[in-house]
Amino acid sequence: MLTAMSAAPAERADAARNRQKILAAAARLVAAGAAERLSLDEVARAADVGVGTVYRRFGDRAGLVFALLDEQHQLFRTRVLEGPPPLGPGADAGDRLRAFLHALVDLSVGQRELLLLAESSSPPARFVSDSYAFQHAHATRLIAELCPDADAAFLADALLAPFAPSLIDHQCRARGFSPERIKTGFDQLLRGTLQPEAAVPPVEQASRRLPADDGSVADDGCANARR
Amino acid sequence: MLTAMSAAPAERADAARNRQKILAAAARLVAAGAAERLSLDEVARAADVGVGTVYRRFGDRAGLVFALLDEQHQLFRTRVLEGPPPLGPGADAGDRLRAFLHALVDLSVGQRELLLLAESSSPPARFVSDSYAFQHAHATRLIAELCPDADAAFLADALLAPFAPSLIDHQCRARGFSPERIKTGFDQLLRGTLQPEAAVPPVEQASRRLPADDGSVADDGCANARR
DNA sequence: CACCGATATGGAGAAGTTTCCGTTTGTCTC
DNA sequence: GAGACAAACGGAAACTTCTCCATATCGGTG
Repeated sequence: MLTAMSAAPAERADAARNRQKILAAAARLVAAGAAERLSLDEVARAADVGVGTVYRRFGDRAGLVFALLDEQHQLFRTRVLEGPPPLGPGADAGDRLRAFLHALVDLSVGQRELLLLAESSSPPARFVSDSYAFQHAHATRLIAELCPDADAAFLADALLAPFAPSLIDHQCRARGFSPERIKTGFDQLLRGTLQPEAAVPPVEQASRRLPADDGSVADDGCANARR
Repeated sequence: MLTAMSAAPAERADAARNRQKILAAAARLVAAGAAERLSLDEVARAADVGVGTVYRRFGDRAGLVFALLDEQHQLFRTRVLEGPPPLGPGADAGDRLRAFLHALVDLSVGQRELLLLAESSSPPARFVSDSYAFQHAHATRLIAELCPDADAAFLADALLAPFAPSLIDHQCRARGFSPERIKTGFDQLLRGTLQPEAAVPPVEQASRRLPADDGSVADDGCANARR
């Protein structure tokens, strides 16, 4: 934040000022409901700078949106690294992993709008972002601690994959899943995967039966033609 | 294929002809390496039709790319529904699910180019596609059979989520995972999740230790600033 | 086979994204 | 403070995606 990283050439004063103006304008537009269909042209106009400046600062649409999401990620990162257990240090790896996924569900559902925007701007950007690198490293470490024999790096990807913004959105909208149902689902995924033999303490509302599956596609046998 | 669906007003001859011309031109361009950065304008020119025609036929970029993928999807569907076990009917649910995921790994890696294109055209399109509906229905059924108490619909989404084209691509490129490693990873995911108590027959090359993790990100404790 | 309504066509154009580059402005030195 | 230079600026231009609609075509019908 305040400590300029060593090799970084340091940002010029006017540049920093413009970065703030642009972020503020973008945040304003998003808050104003223009979330989807947020044009960089419009952002530039609202921030009263040229389009070129926006691109110089943020590279592309995805870059701007990620910058918008950054503050939340910093907070999350801090909660994970220094906050109270079970999300923060202190709890055992299993509890931490579970808390981590639950927190991620809340974050993903809460920031849905912006996350969808980021994803639509550039789907692969997620996987090369700082934020994903952090989540993957954290999950990998916890998984490795829980089961040293597993391919922790792969399992971390697999556990984070369901947080794809468009999947979360699809589950919330089309399938009608509640955040609680998603959390319970992750618990089921975790229970078996990461506890080779040990019996896991019953999940809080584990007795919950799956409600209306949304009564859709159950074909399989039907040979309907395309389109 | 040859049976015209009931309510469909039937496609006019010239329209059908143009559909083929467009698909052929698009396939040609993709094969020619212009996969990423495939412009519909260019496709229209190559197919010698107006842009408007491309849009009339396929709706948008995503529609065209999905149409290109459709043939492979039909073949896959047939293999699953009528092919030989363990992918096709006949094997027990656990074996079928495992074979299903393995086959999907091959499919996803094989069609990487086009799948990435489809995803970048419209990330949410995957989840409303026929192909995803089929995969989800099939996985849900198998999971429900294996563990009637689980939230099969959620677990199916969770198991399919790691097939996001950009994740597969990231794993292959940046992490250096081989398709075999991914398959083994899915086996680990399955083993615990879906077999509450039963011991699962050892996976073929289960003794394999995870090779070079690509030796990257292991920060976690580092508080590096953004960008 | 001439007619006609339903469809399809193609290209101009609206809207957005991204690149480029001549000009302006900080910032560091002397 | 004047000069030098890298960095930043802004907006025009090159491209894409997608929409619209006046015009051309198809394929039954009488």
